[in-house]
Amino acid sequence: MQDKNPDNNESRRRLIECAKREFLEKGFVKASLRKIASDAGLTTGAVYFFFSDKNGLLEGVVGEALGQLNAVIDQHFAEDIESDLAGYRQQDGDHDAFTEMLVNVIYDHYDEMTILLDRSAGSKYEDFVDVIINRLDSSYIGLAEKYAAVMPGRRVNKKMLHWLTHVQINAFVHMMQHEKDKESALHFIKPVMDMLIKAWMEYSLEDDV
Amino acid sequence: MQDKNPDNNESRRRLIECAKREFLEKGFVKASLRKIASDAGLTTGAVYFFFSDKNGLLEGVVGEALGQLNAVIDQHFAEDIESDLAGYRQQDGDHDAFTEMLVNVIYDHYDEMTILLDRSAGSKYEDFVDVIINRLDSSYIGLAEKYAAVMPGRRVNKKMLHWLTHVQINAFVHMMQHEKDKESALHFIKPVMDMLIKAWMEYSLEDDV
Amino acid sequence: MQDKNPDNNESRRRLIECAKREFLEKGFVKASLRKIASDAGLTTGAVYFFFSDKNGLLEGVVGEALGQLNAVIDQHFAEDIESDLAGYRQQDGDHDAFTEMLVNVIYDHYDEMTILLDRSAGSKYEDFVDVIINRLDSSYIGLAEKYAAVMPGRRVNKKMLHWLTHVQINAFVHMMQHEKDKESALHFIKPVMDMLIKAWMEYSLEDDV
Amino acid sequence: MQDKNPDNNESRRRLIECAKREFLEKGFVKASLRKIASDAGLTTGAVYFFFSDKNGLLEGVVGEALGQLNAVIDQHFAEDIESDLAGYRQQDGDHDAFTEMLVNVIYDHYDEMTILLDRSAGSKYEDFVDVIINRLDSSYIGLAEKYAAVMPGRRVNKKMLHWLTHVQINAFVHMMQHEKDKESALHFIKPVMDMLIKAWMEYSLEDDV
DNA sequence: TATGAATGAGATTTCATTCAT
DNA sequence: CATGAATGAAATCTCATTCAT
Repeated sequence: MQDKNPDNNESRRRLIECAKREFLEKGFVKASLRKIASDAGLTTGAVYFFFSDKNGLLEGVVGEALGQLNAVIDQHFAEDIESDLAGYRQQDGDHDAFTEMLVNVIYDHYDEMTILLDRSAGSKYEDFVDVIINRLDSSYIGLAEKYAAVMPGRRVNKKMLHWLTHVQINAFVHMMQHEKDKESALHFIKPVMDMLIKAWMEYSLEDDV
Repeated sequence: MQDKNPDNNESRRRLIECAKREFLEKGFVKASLRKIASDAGLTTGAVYFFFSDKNGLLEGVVGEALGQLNAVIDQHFAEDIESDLAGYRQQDGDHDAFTEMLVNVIYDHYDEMTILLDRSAGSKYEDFVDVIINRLDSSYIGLAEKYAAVMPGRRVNKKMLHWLTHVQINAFVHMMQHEKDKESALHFIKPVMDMLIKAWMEYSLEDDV
Repeated sequence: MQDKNPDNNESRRRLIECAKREFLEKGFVKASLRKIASDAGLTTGAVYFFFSDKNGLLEGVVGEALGQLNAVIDQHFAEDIESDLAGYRQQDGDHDAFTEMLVNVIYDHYDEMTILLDRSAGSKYEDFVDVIINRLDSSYIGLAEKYAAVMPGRRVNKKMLHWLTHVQINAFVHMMQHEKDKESALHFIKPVMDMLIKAWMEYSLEDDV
Repeated sequence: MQDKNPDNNESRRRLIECAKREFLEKGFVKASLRKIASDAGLTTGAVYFFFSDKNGLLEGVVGEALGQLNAVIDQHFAEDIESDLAGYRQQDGDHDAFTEMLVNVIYDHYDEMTILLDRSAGSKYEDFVDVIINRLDSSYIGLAEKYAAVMPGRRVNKKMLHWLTHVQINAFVHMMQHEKDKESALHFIKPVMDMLIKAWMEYSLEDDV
């Protein structure tokens, strides 16, 4: 079942707004649809007019943020795919741009991201972080494999790479929880990303047996 | 009210065993006492004979693991307090020993740690990771301050230090999720800890303004 | 949270009716929501649609009766405040009117009053009688103090006054339990009130020390 | 089933002591046997060794007080039965003695009386007050009938008499709740009893139709 | 476009009571 | 003389969901 159309509806907007607050406060499982509806001046039935179910409502809350985040990631890796080793070497600049775009998306949808990262247990998005990590992970492995191809005696250290991806994601989560505005966020995250790129260079390949 | 004594009781053991499985599978909030009791061949009332309530049951499941973990951490920092700068420099060895003890405790109580780390939302242990992080964090800051005292023009970079603590903890979580036995766990975690110690040396202090 | 609106709802009415019977029979604490709901042909959940909780349901049962009773008392004492000693002497007439209004309210809500007086232990109305007594008591003390002001060598005998207030309230309770219709109730209560007014005149003041 | 023997047992005494406290605090229905037993350093099972059930335990708590109270009342009315009209006229003295004995029994078993009067709802003693009232009532009616027999054109006003009995009992209840020691209790109750005897004289008979 | 009503299944918790040992 | 274990029934309450209107 497709949920009812977006925009243009005041009640739907109120529902989303109140759901956002409730999810933030209580988490997906403990959030109460009755409370959300009544906060919005509506009844629970109304929720089911606009959304398929509780998960659908969550989708209404985080959908756009999620879309934008995915778009940024898609675009980043679309470019990467075309980049050759030369491009790869210069990726600091790239990375900087990518980091800034991520920070933008994240801070433009701060509450939604917090819900996705920290309040979605029990919902269909509970694996959100894992999904992101998997996407990054396979891209990074692809990249590293190109790199390894020209480095005789070396091969991709997948476990370390996977962990570094985790650390990278967690760095953004950490950033969100500790820096409340974009500027200080960038001030924190840039050196961290630099550190990670260095680690990436140093540990992503290991000696062939 | 103190929960009933451990050991010697078959039903209590069964209850804990079944609770462990249920908590692992569904998480604290969604776990059903009814199911736990009936899996154990008992009634819900029986749970309340042995434990004070749902949180008490969780305590029954993770209590010992938690105690051992805390003991290891306590001991580590008790030693640190006596260590001076000299000791601090050589701490790699220390750290190796600490790491090994942690890995031992963790893998001796694999399921319990998983519950504490990942399935305890909504319970009295939901802040478990934060508590650990805070303990480590303040110890590390103390250590870094001693270090900074003899480094003119430098001061402790608390934010970076705090993040590195996070990364350290997350490394153990990551390890648990990806390495199923002690040996491969150590094989993974040791280089990671080395990497973190290097980062610690490099980033824990920043230039004074 | 405000309970759902009165009137117009058949199920709500049935719920209140069945709750009234159950409260009357078993008292608040031992009354079973399950039984009330099923007597009304509904499920327990339905109770929570119409009322906030068990106390809210009791409020639904006795609310109106309580409001009317309070209104009668309010009005009586609003008049008293304007009455001076002269008015006080003639208060028999007043008192007769007050007594009649009380009897009216009580017998128009016989079951509800019985619940409030005798079956509300454990509920938010368990202090109902005490509250009424306190209201009357402080009014009576005020009245007696005016009286004492013009009687040299005499002062208010608060303990006796307080007891007489108790006796007055208990007289109404007694009346309810023994007289089943308004007419015989008035026939019983009027001489009793006369007796109490005499006692009031005689015992409300004591010799100054 | 007869409850186990009294006296001489330390555990039984402790159980009674703790039950007394629990009943006082929570009332019969809400009192918890588990808590009583554990306060006494025993288990619930032990309660059932010494007492038949929850009511039996209450009996253990209030039994002796009840016995003494009944003895005082028995004795009072045993004397009355032999008293003729002459004796009846002088009964003030009698009444004073009776009042004093009641006050003695009540204040020697203050907690037990409080439980009987105010905390026994739901137990087999919940009608305690009614039972006492009925005993007094029928005695008083008998007395009044003797009196009426020699007063032509007058007959017993049973309703008024019954109410006065209520007032008398309630006076003792009131006394208990407001006067914490025997002396001030007597100071309060004596004038009240005098007042009631006057009312008794005046209102216990009414004109024959 | 929504409401209002209601369900039904579930949750945790509490309790008096029993009984083998 | 008492424990420790367990039952079974009940309690209040919460919730997502449905559906006629």
